[in-house]
Amino acid sequence: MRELTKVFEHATVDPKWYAYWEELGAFRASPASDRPVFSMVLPPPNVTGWLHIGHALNQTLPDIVARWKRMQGYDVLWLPGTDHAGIATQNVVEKQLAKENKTRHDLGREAFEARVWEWVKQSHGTITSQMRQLGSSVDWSRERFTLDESLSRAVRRVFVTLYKERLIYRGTYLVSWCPRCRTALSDLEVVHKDTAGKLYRIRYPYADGDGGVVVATTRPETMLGDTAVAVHPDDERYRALSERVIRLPVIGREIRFIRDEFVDPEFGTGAVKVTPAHDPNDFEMGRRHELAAISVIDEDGKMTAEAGPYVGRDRFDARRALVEQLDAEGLLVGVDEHIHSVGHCQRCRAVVEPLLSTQWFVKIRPLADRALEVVDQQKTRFVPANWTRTYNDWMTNIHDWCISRQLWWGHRIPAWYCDDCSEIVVSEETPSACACGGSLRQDTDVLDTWFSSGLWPFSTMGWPDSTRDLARYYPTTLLITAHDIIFFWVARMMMLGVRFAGDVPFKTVYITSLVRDAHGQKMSKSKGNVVDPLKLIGEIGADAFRFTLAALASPGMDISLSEGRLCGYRQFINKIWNASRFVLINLPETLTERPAVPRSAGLDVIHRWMLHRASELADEIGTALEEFRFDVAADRLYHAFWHEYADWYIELVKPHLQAEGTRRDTAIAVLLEVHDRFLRLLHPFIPFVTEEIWQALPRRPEDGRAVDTSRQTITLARFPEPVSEWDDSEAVDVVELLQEVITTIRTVRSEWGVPPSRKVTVVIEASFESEWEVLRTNADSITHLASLESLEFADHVPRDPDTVRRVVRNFQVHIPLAGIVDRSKETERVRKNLNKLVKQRESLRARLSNRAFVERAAPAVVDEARAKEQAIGQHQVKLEQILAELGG
RNA sequence: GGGCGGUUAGCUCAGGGGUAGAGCACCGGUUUUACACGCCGGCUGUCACAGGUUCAAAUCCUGUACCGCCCACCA
Repeated sequence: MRELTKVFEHATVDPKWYAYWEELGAFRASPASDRPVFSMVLPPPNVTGWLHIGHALNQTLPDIVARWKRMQGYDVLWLPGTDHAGIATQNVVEKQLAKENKTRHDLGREAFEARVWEWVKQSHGTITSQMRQLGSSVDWSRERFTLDESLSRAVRRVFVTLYKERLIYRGTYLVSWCPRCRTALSDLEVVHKDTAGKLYRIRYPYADGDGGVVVATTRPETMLGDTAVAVHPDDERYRALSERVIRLPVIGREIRFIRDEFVDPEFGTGAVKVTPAHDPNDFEMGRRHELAAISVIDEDGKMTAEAGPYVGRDRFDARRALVEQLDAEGLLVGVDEHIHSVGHCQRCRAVVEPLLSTQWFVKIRPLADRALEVVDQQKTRFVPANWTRTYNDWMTNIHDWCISRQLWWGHRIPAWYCDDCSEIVVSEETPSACACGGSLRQDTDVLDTWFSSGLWPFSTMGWPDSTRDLARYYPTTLLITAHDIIFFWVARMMMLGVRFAGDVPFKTVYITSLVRDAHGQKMSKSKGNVVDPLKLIGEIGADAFRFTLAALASPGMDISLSEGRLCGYRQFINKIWNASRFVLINLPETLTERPAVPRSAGLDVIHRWMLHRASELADEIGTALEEFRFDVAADRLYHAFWHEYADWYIELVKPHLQAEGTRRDTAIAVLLEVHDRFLRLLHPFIPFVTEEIWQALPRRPEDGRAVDTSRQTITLARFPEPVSEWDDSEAVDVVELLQEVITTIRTVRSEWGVPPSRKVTVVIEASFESEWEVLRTNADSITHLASLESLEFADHVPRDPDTVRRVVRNFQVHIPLAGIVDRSKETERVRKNLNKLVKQRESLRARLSNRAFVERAAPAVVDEARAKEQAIGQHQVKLEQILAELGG
């Protein structure tokens, strides 16, 4: 036992306990144990810098679960790690180089990679330190990085296997290309934004000179690559034109006129220019009609030689110039304002260009079908369940996945090309030479970073080897992640996990919300509303921060980080701290072990009530956590600790602590038991402060023992369960009565401005002595909590105009306030109360006299209404008496 | 165009068939020996709008409006 400091100093306390937990190996999974398994993987943060507030939520919620399960006796594996984050990390380092006026090409591939590794090392340190500050109870001994050799081996194994199954192929298709990053992107990496643009109507003259057809386009510069003009097959307007040839302006190329179902006759002129090399729809049309695909924009976003006079010009520059030229030639028929969706690079915001390019793809349909199947069979469950639809819709409409990136940072594609023949060797190990004897060159591209993330749940456990971890912890029990990476990550893990690890990667996915600022705005650096979790932790401590996140984590709702709430929960931590100090200073010096709680049957009603509530609370918290209702659990704990335990029980128990002998011993035993249970229930949410307090309190030698040591930690103590022997509805009823009486007296005192220093003697009036017995037994509690001189009982109290009378159930509470009470004001008050009662009673009577209600409503509801009506009736009679005697 | 969520006290949000809750803010009292980051008391709402189902709707259904998010091959 130790004393607690006056205030909780999280800055010094938190790191101390985290180090202690690590030293004890408290977070280490124990594959050799016979305990039931609970496993999770941490969504690996990108090693691009530091954790933001969204990460904080996605560490806190699983940490609550991990700590809770660990305390329940599960063998918990929570596997941490980081993601190399190919394009994101490369961009960060390239930006650093740019400040030195360098590009990655100045360094060369090898030196550049070394430079990235340097950055990664530093960033990794920042991230893991942040995780420790947050209290994340991960198993650091199993930490992984997506570029670890063992994970890279898994990547190669998967690539080669899919290639052999023809589920990975290489080909030339239209892909989304970022001219700034100079790499291909997957569909998901293209962010579409509605943009105000222009719709240009351009006349394409017929080759034989007279007239022409007007087409509409938002991207005139691509017309230089047009190879046809298309109309809908049923479009009457163009019936006669099928034989005519069109001469493309500027370039002068003669192009065909085609009919295709794709064309919407309602849009524009019903005629559309076809550019197979720069538009996905046109690409498809081009295939259907065997059109040539002419690339007029290159990988840097500049016009190619095919663009004739525009060669070398930037695509947007070319657009402006071309429109001018068309206008000058009288071919620009009109320009309309037009809002349309423009694709931007997720990482650098540059406008993405559809380009014809040779890339590697995953043929996704077969993988997606199985991923749909397993969710349909409920092998994996989404919570909240409505995310299932989002997942299903995406999986159903999925397109092949472009997995090659023209980057330097990432897993090199395990494909080699022969210099001498056209052979492509795809192999896990570096091949020495081609079968033809020619020398081989490895593909210079790397894989999409999500390709390796998609293997995370099993690659981290040693796959493709058959490891003990894999056998024991895969499939994982639960994944907690935010909804913004359902497609990027969750869906890919499902497809690859089912295919390669032989089972779903997780049985349940809990999808969290995104964290926004106090006004519900998405946090972004440009808006300047980004909240740094470390700053918050510094200010209010990790515990208060975590508790706030938990309390605000209502399913399906994005979280607005409200300052008021943060502050309120910081004060909650303070409340816990001070209540604990109170408990500690009341303990006898000699007490070294937490004493057993006496059988509840003979205890005072306040103890019985508190034990009952403690038991009930364990049930409530357990249920809430089972349902991932972190918000409900936090709210219940907050209310129970503060407004039941601290406000009532601790206050009620104070006189007992002043006593001696059994009365005091009993109070201490119950107080300690309940306090200990609260700490354990709270620990998953606020690990640091609870450990600090728990360590200071007396406990039993067997509590929370770390493996092979005598050292104890609340982290390994048992999570409280309901205790059926403590069920006691009678005690609840009595304490509620006490609370009503006390509150009534307090309210009267407050209403009439009676200072706490003025002790009054209150008389409780009830018709029969047997009725007041229960109050008399607890008279000291009432006296204490209502600041009374004393409490007396009588079957009749003489009426006195200077005494305020209030009705509580079947009691009348007489509060003498000579010299204070203004009778007309008191009359007003009583009348107001009476009016309220009459209104309530009228509404109840109306209901009860409605035959339909009595016949159709549930009997319990009817009974309840009857009882209430009666009680109000009695109350009303008494108030009317009081009013009459007041002369009202 | 499709999908999802939201609209409850001044603010941030719970709740969810029987007649409204929390934190913060606000008002009054209070330094009672754990806590003024406290204690005690109080005030605050046609639960977005319109229909419907029901004995009973803030709660279920339908529609409308507004806000937000996601998806989509809107030349």
